[in-house]
Amino acid sequence: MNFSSIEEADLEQSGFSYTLSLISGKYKMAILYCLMEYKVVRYNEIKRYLKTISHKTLSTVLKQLEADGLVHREEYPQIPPKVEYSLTERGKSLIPILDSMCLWGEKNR
Amino acid sequence: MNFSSIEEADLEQSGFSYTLSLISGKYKMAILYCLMEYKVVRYNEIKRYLKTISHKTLSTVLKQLEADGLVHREEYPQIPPKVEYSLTERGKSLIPILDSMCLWGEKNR
DNA sequence: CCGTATCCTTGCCGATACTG
DNA sequence: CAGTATCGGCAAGGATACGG
Repeated sequence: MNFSSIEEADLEQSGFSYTLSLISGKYKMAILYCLMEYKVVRYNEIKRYLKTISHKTLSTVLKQLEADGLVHREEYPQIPPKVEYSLTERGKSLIPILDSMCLWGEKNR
Repeated sequence: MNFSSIEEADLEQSGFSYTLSLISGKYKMAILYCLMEYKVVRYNEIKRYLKTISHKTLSTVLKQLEADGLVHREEYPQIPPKVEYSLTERGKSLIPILDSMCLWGEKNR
């Protein structure tokens, strides 16, 4: 995006706002990092790693990440149920941006 | 940040969350881009460029950006008043990250 | 011209309880 | 085990009016 697009187009249409909508929120990035680190993770494992997240929030956020194509959900039809989450290629391509944000934040805070 | 810090520390303390808190919000990035493009800009100029932003929101966000050290505010004590905003060095150092987010969003949306 | 004050709506997120 | 349902609190952001 360059500035001319701010003048002419709606902000909602910029690439920045789109990217921001995918990663902003209290837990999204932590979940992405969790999946990056452990590759394939079950629902309750994620919940344990994040510690403070509620069922409702984790459930909601995972569905958003899945809908946004960043996370893959694999369900095994068995009892008790088993569901595994992992990053898609699209999700992995976002990691360098998350890293640069971490780095900037640690240097400049 | 690496994953071990997710396990051991609070999310609130990560560099990512800090960076995110500086740039998330509906208009922050647009203001930063506006300042990047035009260098020194008056209050009402910013308001015109952003079009849909309200007085209250612009005022609030500018104060946050100033408090976070990303934006410099120069006030000229005259009537009618004149105030100019510009990026600090710290603010400029954030631009590459904003750019990469724009780029990713445009490629992947 | 450059804001503040007030009121209001909306959406995120947590707590808790329940289900296949 | 892996969720959904319901309720409620809190903060961001918009509309409008007023002030130095």
